[in-house]
Amino acid sequence: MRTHWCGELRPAHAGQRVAVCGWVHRRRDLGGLVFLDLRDREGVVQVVCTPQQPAHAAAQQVRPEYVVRVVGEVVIRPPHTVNPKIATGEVEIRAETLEVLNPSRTPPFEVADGDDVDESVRLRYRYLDLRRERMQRNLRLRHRLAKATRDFLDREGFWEVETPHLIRATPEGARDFLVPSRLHPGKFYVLPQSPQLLKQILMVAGVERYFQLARCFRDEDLRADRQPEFTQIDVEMSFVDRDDVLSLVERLVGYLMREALGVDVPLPFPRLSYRDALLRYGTDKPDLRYGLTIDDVTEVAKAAELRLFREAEAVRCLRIPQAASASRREVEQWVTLAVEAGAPGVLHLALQPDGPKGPLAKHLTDGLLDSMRAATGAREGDLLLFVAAAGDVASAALGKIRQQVGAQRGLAREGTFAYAWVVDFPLLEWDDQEGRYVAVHHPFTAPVDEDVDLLESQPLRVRAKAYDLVLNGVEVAGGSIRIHRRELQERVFRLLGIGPEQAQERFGFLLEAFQYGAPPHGGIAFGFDRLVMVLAGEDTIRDVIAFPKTASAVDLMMGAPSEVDEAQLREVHIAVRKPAAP
RNA sequence: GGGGGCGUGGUGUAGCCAGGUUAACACACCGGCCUGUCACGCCGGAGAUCGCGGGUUCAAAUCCCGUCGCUCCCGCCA
Repeated sequence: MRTHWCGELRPAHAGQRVAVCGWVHRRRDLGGLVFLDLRDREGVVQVVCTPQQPAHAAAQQVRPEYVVRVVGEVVIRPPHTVNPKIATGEVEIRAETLEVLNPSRTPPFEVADGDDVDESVRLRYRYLDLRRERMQRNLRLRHRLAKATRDFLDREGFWEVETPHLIRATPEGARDFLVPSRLHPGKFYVLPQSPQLLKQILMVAGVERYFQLARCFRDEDLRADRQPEFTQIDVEMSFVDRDDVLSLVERLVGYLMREALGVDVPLPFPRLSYRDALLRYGTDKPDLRYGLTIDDVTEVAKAAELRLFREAEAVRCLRIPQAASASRREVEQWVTLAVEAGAPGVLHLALQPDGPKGPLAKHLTDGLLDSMRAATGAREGDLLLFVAAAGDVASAALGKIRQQVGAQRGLAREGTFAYAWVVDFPLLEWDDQEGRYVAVHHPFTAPVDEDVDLLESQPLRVRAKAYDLVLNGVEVAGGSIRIHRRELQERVFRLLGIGPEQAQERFGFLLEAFQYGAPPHGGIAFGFDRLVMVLAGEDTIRDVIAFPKTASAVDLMMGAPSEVDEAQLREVHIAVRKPAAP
């Protein structure tokens, strides 16, 4: 039907008689002469229809998004008519015949231009939205990243193994999507939140190196970076320690960046401890495209003539270079951010040429000022923001400001990619709601060897062999080395308040498997959609998913979820109980 | 579950704060003219019960209440 893609034609094709197919991108009817821009997946090419050819009459009937087939000769454009804006701009097709393969209704929005259209309209007509250049670019990038992932991991000896979508509910974690069983009245499968337990069993099964582009399902509220179903690059390896996994992932990411984007990222990635990340950036997923670090000035601040400082649990300081002259409004807006993040308040100190200014100025002796400068590296012209509070709260609040300043000042430049590892997460945290310790990562994460002795005495100080990969402030991957010995697993379960019977009931199949020779193992899972999102320069994963759901988890094109026939419900033994009308 | 933003011809917006013209503009659409355009141009035309429901008022796109949809955030997401 076609001999060439529209978008591939170049001067080298001149003189060839070609057949191209695609959608009418735009039509310019000059009366005697009709120009069509014809678009396919690979790009746009100009078609000229002159009155001497049959194509001319057909071209007058044609409208945007008509599907057509054009046969004609590729010719070099006269020099003054070259269009440098498109890749095919040096040539055009002199149409002989133009065949309408299918007409189109007038589309609800213009496919040809990239103007913003309300997202609900885009989603309702997703097939039109996906025709647009930006979405085609995103789909192509996503494909390339998936392909490169498979190529790389295959070469590294990984097997892609599929795991079931209909599995057993295992409590803890996100809310499950339920699937009723027709054959077993009253029983349910659930859709996997991730293949976590299955990939660990594959290690017991001697697969040694597993990966999967795995679809995961979580019935939780949505966000710009969260959909109810999403894709992970799921990886698990046997006979490895932490650095083996990190090194593999670094090489994988290096390969992806080169193959899909032509970008060389420096390896290895910087590593931050969880503690340092919280202290220096106020978050466990810092955007390292820019500096702007937070300093702990608790000791220095004790010398201030200010009870607030002397008695504070911690005093933390964010230095914003060359911001001493920031407007009052701007500073106030930063303060608001910090207060919303839990800071009791923010004190600022502007290092003006004629001396320090701000509410702190009068409480500072010269000596104190010098030690503040030393602690923060501050120079004249800088603005220092102080928060006195519990350390985590102070840093988190300043971290919000840091993020805002990074965005406002364009420090987070698009097209730059800063990867970093965050390591040494705590194994456990205290959950007030549940009144017990919960696993920060998951219950099978191994503690750091030298901390194992602290498990019972100081559980909150035990670090985990867990790691997150952060890209431009987005958590794109997370994983851990797993516990593979029964007695250690039992100690961790005990800390989590999971008794032997409970453990048996919830994870019995895994624990049983572990009794038959589980190798040391560990792995990682990428949030593939998030990775593609950041690399595509998009702000939401909806823009890198072909058919995403709205914030209320609705598919506007298909109209899902929907009611189903009574007969279908009966078959799966479901009686619907709707919430009472208000 | 809670908080914020948005909702006006097909699309994107203005008008709303301060109620009162025939609801304006751009693009798209329809018709006409046009042989080198490429966001073609020029001339003409059609197209909106201002998300929905209620209230206040002589009068509501505009004010008030409720509701629905989209969206961002908090909670939630081991």
